Amino acid sequence: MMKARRKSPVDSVSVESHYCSIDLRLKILGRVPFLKSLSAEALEAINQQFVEFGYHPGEIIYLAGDPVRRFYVVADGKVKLLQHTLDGHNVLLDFLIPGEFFGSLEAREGQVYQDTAQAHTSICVLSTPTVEFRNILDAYPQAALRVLDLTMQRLQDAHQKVLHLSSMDVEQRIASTLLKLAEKLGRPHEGGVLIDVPLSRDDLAKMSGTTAETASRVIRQLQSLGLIRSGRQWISVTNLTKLDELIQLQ
Amino acid sequence: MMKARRKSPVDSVSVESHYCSIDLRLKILGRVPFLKSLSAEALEAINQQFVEFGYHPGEIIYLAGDPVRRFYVVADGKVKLLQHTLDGHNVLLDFLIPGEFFGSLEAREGQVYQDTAQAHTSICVLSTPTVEFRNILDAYPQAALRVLDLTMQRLQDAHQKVLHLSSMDVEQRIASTLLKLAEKLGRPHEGGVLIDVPLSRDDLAKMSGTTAETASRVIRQLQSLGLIRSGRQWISVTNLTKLDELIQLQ
DNA sequence: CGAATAATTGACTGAGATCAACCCCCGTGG
DNA sequence: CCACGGGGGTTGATCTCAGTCAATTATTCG
Repeated sequence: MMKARRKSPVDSVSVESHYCSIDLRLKILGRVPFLKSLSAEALEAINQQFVEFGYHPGEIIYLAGDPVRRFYVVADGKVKLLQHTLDGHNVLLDFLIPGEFFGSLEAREGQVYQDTAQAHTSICVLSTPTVEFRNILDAYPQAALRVLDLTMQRLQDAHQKVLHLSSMDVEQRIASTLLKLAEKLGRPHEGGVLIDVPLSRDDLAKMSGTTAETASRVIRQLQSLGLIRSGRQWISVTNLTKLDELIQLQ
Repeated sequence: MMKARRKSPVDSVSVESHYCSIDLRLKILGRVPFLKSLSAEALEAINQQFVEFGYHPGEIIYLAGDPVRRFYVVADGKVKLLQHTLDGHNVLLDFLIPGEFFGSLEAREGQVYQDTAQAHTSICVLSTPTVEFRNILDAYPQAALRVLDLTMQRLQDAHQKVLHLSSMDVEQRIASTLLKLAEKLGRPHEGGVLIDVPLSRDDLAKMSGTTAETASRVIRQLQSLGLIRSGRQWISVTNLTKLDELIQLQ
């Protein structure tokens, strides 16, 4: 290839994000999709229930199997959501961005987390015990319906992923993953849509149901077709349309 | 094999189920998990909003892409939930049993169903426009939280399926599908747990991300190990423990 | 009894996993 | 400033699981 690869255009450590400014928490909560419609007083009351935590890249927020039950909202940075088997195999379900929630909504005793949450970049999260959050949802039915809508949307996404894993070949699955990522995390950059998160071949593989080696080969292929550009830990989509066509045909 | 195969012990057409007895609708609604905690008056009010439909085996309730937006509850029989690609490939997401809901909760204009619902046996469903159902959830926040819980549970199941499709071989995936089915649809029968729904090799394949031929070979293998018994359109699990061990190891 | 649908079985093939070696950055510290 | 170490990425060779194609058998139902 003729191009010189620059340093990654993606920041892995957002400046000064390890702690949320306490004064800004209300503003953050007000921007959370499922709380958007609430009054200032309601937000103030809800804010009382949340505490904040900061994590460095790679730190575990909770592990699948842990009994602790809290509910989290991403305030800053990107959170990795993982699912794993006993023998170390694991899949990367999603990158969560500010405003998205994760953790448990399950209030019954003896329950455990079914997935693992890990700081992908430096992050700040707001958190509250599950029970408290259920009280909040009880008190604000509109918020509960919003959370339900978002959960149904995630269920749709998961069902689509099941379909893709069952019926697409590797190239199509990777193309589809890239499109989803570009849509959610895309930022215009040098004539393409840069996926704004540090993204290794292995990350991409674990999102697409394949291996890092195969992901690498597909990346090379897509690059030579001029549909994407890529370097160490970053990918930019330069032709969304053609990438989408790849998925449609057959 | 030494056994004589009998006629399928599974009924595909439940007696007299094509129409719900109108008098029994309240009883049915009262047994729906997410309405269980409501008062008799609330149930009566909710009942007013629902109408009933009957379908024969194979009939389509709605197709992915259809713009109509209704919300459904299975009253009697089994409903197939499918997801498909443009080119005819499709996966079987689940069999829904009485008390489970399906359809759209999305109230915005211009939305379409993302999956297909099909009568698997003779069925009766109760149905209401999505907007009406959202009003119901608004009026009864406990019900909304129950629906949220059930949706989160489905999301977990979907995530687990993604994991299985990404990391298990065919035998393990089929074993896992059979265990899930036995748990949900199992009925004791001749020393085994009979999966109480007509289940072809192709159905099983489309639930496990493989083909009917491969499913057939795996079935033979599991049968020769004495873990299951099977005939045309039916499967009975005779050794849940060993089937589960198949999944755990490696 | 015959048609239709489901299931089985075999032969072949190929996509992609696995294994292994190597390269290329990039940050660090002498 | 350069040497070095390590993690990410690339590439090739090999091998295998399971998909595909095709023919045959079994079962149910009208």
